[in-house]
Amino acid sequence: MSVDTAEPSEFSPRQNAVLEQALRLLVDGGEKALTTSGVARAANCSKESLYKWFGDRDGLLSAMIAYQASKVRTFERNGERLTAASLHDHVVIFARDLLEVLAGDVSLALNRLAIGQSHRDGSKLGKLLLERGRRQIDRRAMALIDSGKRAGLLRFADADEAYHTLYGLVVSDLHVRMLLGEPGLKDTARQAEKAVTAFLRLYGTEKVLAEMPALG
Amino acid sequence: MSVDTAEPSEFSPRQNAVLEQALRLLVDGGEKALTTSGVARAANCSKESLYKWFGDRDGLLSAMIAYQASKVRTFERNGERLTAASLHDHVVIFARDLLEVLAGDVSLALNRLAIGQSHRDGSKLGKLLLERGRRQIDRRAMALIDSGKRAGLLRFADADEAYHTLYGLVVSDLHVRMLLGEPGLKDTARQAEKAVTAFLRLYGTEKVLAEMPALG
DNA sequence: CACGAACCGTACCGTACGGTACGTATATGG
DNA sequence: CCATATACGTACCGTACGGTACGGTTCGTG
Repeated sequence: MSVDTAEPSEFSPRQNAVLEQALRLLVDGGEKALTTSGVARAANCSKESLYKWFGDRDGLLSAMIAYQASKVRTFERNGERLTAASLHDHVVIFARDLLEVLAGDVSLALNRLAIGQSHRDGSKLGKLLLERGRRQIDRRAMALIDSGKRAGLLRFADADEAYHTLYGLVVSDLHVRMLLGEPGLKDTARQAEKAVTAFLRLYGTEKVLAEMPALG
Repeated sequence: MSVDTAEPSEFSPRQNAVLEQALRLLVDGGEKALTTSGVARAANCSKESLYKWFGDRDGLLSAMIAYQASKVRTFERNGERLTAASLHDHVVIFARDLLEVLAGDVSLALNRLAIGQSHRDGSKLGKLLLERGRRQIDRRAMALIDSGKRAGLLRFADADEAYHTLYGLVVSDLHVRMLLGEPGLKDTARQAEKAVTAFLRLYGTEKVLAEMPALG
């Protein structure tokens, strides 16, 4: 296993602690609760320092996204040989991890924040969120399905399209529903399993299909 | 064809005109631009009337969602006999309509609004948006795939699950990306076609699969 | 020890919003 | 023709936010 994009702490430890408190405020109370005075109070720092470090409120928001992204590390598979069964298991694990990430408090809060601001700042936060937050999980998935293809277990012309399909099968409208605040969307395990079954039925080669239960 | 849930104008014509202006403000400038004073100015009405009609700002937001939902009408298929080809076409049309609705200015603005407020109001707006905005398109889709099943063209145990799969295949992460403000997501036609192909491969009976191109 | 940089806490300023009150105009109905 | 209701426009109030300024404190360094 290998860790990528180390990004040796874009911010100082003190600043990281402040950003941590800011995230906590955001998660607990939404954007309205994320005031500069509130962050300063919660983090025991002065507003002057906030503005010196992050420029303005938007800079603080961007820094929060960057900081959160720097915390999430994803591990890529090494070149281990895949079988039909292990491919299935790995894709299921990926699907569960994906749903778990999307359902996370901080992830939801930051996505809500970026979506709420997308009109004001020309999608600056949204772009940041997609580039810094999604790239890692995208790479992990692409590596996985590419391994599947090289092992003769998956067949597709366009890897992006295949991943896009997998993403849609796994997530469907769950992300938006969670963003809208719908409660009780926690039955992710079964959902992930079903999605992976469908994905393998669409993109699996005969080696994979042979081991799958009859459709119904 | 039949029109459902007529809801004979929950609001007076004058109030509808005001809500129309409010939606326009929201679409043009985002939530920050949607101030009570701004709405009153744009609609040539008094703030006092706004508060008399809608209670408070939250009431105005709810009314905007209800009003927009009342404008969108969806037509359900009558019991016309389906063939493999016509089922495919109808599902493609549904998929395109779905993407078009989700990509609409007003839809995106209202979803952004509800998502941004989901922390504050306990998902009241989000619930409203899902119940009033999604129910119609959900029903249309369910009726369609149910027709497909009754015509022996589709096979599934759980219609909800099948619809969920179709939705995921069609929308994938496009909705969230659009909500985040990502530009240039307009190639919906090809996306819809691919999604429907996958859906039919998963849920189509032999009658349907026989008419589909070989996979690759 | 002395000096300076970084930082904390607080106070402050201008602005803009949600919500209310009031004086006036228009229309409806007897 | 008057009375009442409805609605418009404006002015107003309290509050709370983003951002700045300033005095006091800590801490590293020569």
